[in-house]
Amino acid sequence: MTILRSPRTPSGATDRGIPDATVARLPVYLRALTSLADQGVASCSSHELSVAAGVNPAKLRKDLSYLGSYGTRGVGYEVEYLGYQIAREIGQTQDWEVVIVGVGNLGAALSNYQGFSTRGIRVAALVDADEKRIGQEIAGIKVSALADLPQIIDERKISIGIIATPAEAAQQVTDLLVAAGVTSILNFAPAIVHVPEGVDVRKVDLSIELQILAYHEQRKSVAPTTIQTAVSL
Amino acid sequence: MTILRSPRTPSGATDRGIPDATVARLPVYLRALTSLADQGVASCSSHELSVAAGVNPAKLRKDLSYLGSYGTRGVGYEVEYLGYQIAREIGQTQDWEVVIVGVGNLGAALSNYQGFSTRGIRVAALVDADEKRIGQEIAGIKVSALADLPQIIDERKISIGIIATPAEAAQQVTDLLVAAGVTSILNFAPAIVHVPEGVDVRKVDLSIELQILAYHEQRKSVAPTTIQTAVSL
DNA sequence: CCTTGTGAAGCTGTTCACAGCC
DNA sequence: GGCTGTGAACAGCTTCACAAGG
Repeated sequence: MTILRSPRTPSGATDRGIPDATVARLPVYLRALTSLADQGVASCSSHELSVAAGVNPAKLRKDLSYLGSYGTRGVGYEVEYLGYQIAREIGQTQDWEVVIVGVGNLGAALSNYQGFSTRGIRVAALVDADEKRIGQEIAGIKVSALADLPQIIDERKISIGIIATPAEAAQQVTDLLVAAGVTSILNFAPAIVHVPEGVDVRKVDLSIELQILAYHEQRKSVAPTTIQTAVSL
Repeated sequence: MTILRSPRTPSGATDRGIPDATVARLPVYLRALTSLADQGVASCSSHELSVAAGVNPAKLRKDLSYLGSYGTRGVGYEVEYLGYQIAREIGQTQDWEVVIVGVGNLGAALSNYQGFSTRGIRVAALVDADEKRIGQEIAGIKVSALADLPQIIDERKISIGIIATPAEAAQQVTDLLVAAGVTSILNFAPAIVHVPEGVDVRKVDLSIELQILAYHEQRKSVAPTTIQTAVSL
């Protein structure tokens, strides 16, 4: 016996809800709308918004169509209203408390990062394995011991954890977070971590981003020759 | 007159070369291979490597097939040999010098990041607009003035720039980098930057990663109810 | 008119399943 | 026998182009 997932609804979304690619862009649209609102713009077309968000206007409209019909044909979108609808959809009407594990250079920078608070993200706790760091204050938060992690997560009902440890510690920290009840992890450590079903992991890998750019750089320096060869045939 | 792109070559790659999705995973495979080599493993199957890299084995084999046939049927892959082939393909046999613009918390953390050097990335220069930071040493590198950016890029033949400034400065810094000859940019500022054709931009947005996780968290907490409702009808 | 919302087409990426080869 | 390499099927994402509607 197998549970079948309906392949795709008539609108194009699957029964999992909004497509992943769209979810990843909604925060970008929200930021663009907030910026427009700050400039005193009350309404805008899909074209204007798409320029601010750096996407194709058709893609923007398709993305917004998954949320509902919040525009007016012939006119455009009301900036504040659309912003509220997106914020509601992505859960930004509430605050999300996160714990950062590992307060080395990167962890400390994340703790001090100003961009989180306006996006509904609050760094609620800092944890480290290093004795020398425990008890220190970073961004006004006292660093706790790794052993206190379960209690912190339980008391503060934290469901999102950030891993900013060395690669060697990443899997162990992941297991601790998951055991304590965390169901979403943002992993900055350059290591693949394995999690049980139901837990989401996103990975940000600084070296890999640069390696991808380096690949394209390499191609740029050899490509002209290739094209010339093709043309001269 | 229009230049037509061949839709798909027999192998599945387009005439642009290796698919983007594959390029993004090659550094992950390389890291997994390096790790295996450090453990003294001389050869491995696509299955073993796929576990280490956190992907499906069929996907791994398909990805590797774009590079050539570097495995042995019935046996697997020689770790060191395959590692070298991937390194060559992604340009990691040479060092890439990068400039970091903005040495606040994040820029400083990136400057000190240990993971770059082993991946062929060398932080060659640091630049900031703030008078108070110019002349300071971070990770053994003196911070230069923004005005010196063109000279630094020209002298050191830098083609990759990292933006770690506040959002407001991102577009201006981008324009400076591009004017000075940079053709690849890694943007950590929470802003969309526009670049001329031929320049690659990758964006790492810390808030957005967490917002995406928050969206899925929100769904996790409401999904069971939805299912129950559906069932009880 | 204008711009949204959306079927449909086209493209990219993933997975399957098996032929090919050691 | 076992594992790689790969065509083919499938799924998801993007883009087009136009109907719908202010």
